[in-house]
Amino acid sequence: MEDRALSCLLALRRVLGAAERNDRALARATGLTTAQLLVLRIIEDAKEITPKGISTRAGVAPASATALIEKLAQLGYLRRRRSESDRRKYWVSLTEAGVAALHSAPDPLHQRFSSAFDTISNWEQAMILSALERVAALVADEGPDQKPAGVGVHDISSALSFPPEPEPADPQPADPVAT
Amino acid sequence: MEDRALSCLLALRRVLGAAERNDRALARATGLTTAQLLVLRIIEDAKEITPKGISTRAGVAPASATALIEKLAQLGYLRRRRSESDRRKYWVSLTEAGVAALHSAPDPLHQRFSSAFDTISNWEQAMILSALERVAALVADEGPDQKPAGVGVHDISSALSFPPEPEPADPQPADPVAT
DNA sequence: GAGAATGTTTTCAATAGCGAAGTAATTTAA
DNA sequence: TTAAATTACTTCGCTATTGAAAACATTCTC
Repeated sequence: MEDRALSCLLALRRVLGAAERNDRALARATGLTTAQLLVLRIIEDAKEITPKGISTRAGVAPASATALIEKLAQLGYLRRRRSESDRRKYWVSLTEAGVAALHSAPDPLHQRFSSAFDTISNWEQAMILSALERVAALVADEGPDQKPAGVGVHDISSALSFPPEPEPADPQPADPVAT
Repeated sequence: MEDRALSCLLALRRVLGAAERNDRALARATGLTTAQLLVLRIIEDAKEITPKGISTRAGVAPASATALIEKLAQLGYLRRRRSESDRRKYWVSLTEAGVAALHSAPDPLHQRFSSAFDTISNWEQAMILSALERVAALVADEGPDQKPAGVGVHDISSALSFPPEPEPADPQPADPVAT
């Protein structure tokens, strides 16, 4: 049994390594890392979101969110505007370029995984998803800095689909966050 | 379906994050990272092994193996001796201190995972292991720098159990690798 | 209101890991 | 034997990520 757990850990480690390598390959090819791509995807899905929100959804530390946003902003992929109602935070949204980059930059790992994933039987897909969610719950300690908003066995599927921010909307596209 | 693949990737990412966080926590607590612990475990299992071997087993780049070995050597956890038959390489083995460190430094993630893993039913353990191996194979591109010696669906379980190095044995504990 | 507690973002220093290039030893080929 | 190719390991420069603490803004409490 212990042996099986160790095997799981080793498999995990291998997957982890592949993901890291994939990151570098992607970065070399497109100038975007997996994490950056994930952030773009999150922003697109949310239309507008705060650094905190990104940090939470992407499962990275706030400090990392800052770095990611900064990088993507430098590339001209996103725009920030200070919140009117709470001047501590600001809203991030995609630019045209950001949308284009997101849709034109395929993630090799996702590609490889997705296409390979498509070739396996339906029940096995379900099994794998279930197992991964189970493992995620097993190893979940806490968020990188904050709680992952409730790590249940089946909450992963909602990670990228959340309500349109229960916020006062904070409309006017003004105050572009002086850098 | 695409949705399911994405869910898998997100779960993976969460697991990955947990592993990373775990690494830091472990490092703070014991002064050893998960990778270092893994290396110790690999060495213990092999009795004696080369940097290349470590790199391959642990799934890290040769450069990383060098760094890991150097660090562990500084801590006095392992000993190196140049190979007699091939003076490019050298053999690494655990010191008393290394064995002690390995056995006294529990890995929180492994602990958490293992104990949680033990509580779930037998068939589910099997399912998870199978799924992880499947995923590992799915995302496997190549080794970090070299081939992982054949990434089949069921080769993970053998990652830590391999024959005692089909090598000329290279006996005398001499030539401690002048640093 | 003043002050404390809380929340959001950033800055900073540190670290693991990697690829590429370099060095040295071995093997292969001619 | 000598040259070329291969293999093992190391050095170097770089990136992503993090935790801790700083810098502000907001909210709560009295």
